[in-house]
Amino acid sequence: MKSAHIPRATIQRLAVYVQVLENLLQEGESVISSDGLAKACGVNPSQIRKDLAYFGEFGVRGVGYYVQDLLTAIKQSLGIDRTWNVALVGVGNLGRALLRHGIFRRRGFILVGAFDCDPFKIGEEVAGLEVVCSRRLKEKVHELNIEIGIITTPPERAQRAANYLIEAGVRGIVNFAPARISVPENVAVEYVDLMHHIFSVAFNISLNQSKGLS
Amino acid sequence: MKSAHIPRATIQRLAVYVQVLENLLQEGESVISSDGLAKACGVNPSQIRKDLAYFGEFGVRGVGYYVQDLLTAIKQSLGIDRTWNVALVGVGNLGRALLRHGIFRRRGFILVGAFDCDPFKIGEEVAGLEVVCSRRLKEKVHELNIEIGIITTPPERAQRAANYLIEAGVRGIVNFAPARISVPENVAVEYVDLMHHIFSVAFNISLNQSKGLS
DNA sequence: ATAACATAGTGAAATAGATCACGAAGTGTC
DNA sequence: GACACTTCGTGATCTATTTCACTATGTTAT
Repeated sequence: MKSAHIPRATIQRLAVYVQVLENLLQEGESVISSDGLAKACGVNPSQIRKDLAYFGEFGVRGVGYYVQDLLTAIKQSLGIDRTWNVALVGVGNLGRALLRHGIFRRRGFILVGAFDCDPFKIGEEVAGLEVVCSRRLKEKVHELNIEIGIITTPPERAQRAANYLIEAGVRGIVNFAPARISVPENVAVEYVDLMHHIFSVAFNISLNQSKGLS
Repeated sequence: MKSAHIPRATIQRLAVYVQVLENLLQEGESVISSDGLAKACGVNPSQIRKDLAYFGEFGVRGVGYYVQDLLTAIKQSLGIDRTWNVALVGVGNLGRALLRHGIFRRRGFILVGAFDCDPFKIGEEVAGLEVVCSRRLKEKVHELNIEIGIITTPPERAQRAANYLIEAGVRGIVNFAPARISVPENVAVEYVDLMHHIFSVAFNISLNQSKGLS
């Protein structure tokens, strides 16, 4: 198929498939059918086949998908079969946690710069990185070949952080600050809202209750 | 309208509205139109009106919405106009960060219990909570009136953690572990995947590139 | 009090996304 | 090598969500 427009929901699901496939690989599984993968992911098997069809044909009829091959194919499709250099702006509570937590590095997203505008933080060393003034982003982004920015500032400073990043030529932003930011069309933004998930659970509990489901 | 089935996407947007409205309140705004709110949230104004219509009529025609009133109304609709007691299972890197980070508490989700199955961690104190053996969840959930569980174990232990929580009578789970879990219908689950957002950004950057958007 | 204007609420239309159902293409057995 | 069986890929269909366009209801100015 190799179609043009790919639903946002498909991208999200691909990330889930990666997760599940990696766990399957860990368990020593080498082949899986769309049906099996669907059960493991909690989605419809056609959904999986259609999602994959956006990017190519990765399965073998009568057999299924080779786990390793599919994993490689999806990673390639998502653009995560390489490493990305990442800048983090806002060395607060959350920022420090992310800098220290190896989770991003393990997946190929390498935090190579830490920035803040607080003079007390500048110069400090966190997780092997020297905190640099946000104003110097442009210079550093070029020097370190940074393509993605992570914002972990308080909400009122998120837009300013975004502006620095955009001006520096970053092409994608992951925003952990609880505020919307505006960016030009050619910059990709994703919002991470830790609260919304727990809100959703609270809502569904209230809902289940009113439906009388125990 | 006060309709029955509410799209999942609507719930997500309501969380965004809460975020934006709180920032507006901070800035001293007292009234906002669906149009203004839409711009601030990056969505269509009809979308906002329709989302709100699922829960009631909160606006004043010719005027807009009173920020404080709308905020209260949405929080009530989502079930976050109260506090919830929460158990955290898996006192690893991420678990500790969440226990220490005040973000959940500030929004009314109070971490009242920390659990782990590692004997070396049991008895340790983190953020004022004693780490308790996961086997004792049932007892503690009743004692502390816990309704929601957060899973921050490694992926291979996520299902076990979920089982303990379910058996203990928890009615909602937020799963930070990179693994799918299966739960009965009357338990609400949300998956938090920190990677999927950055994957999405990477994908969109690759996409923009191939579209020739600078 | 009336006219001019602004904005929420909502049924209808359009769009997007998910599922179904079947043809195509492979495997394995006798 | 023919036949039975499995599972993918995909057009057609169905369902859900978003957007539009209009009506209802309120405010403000004269």
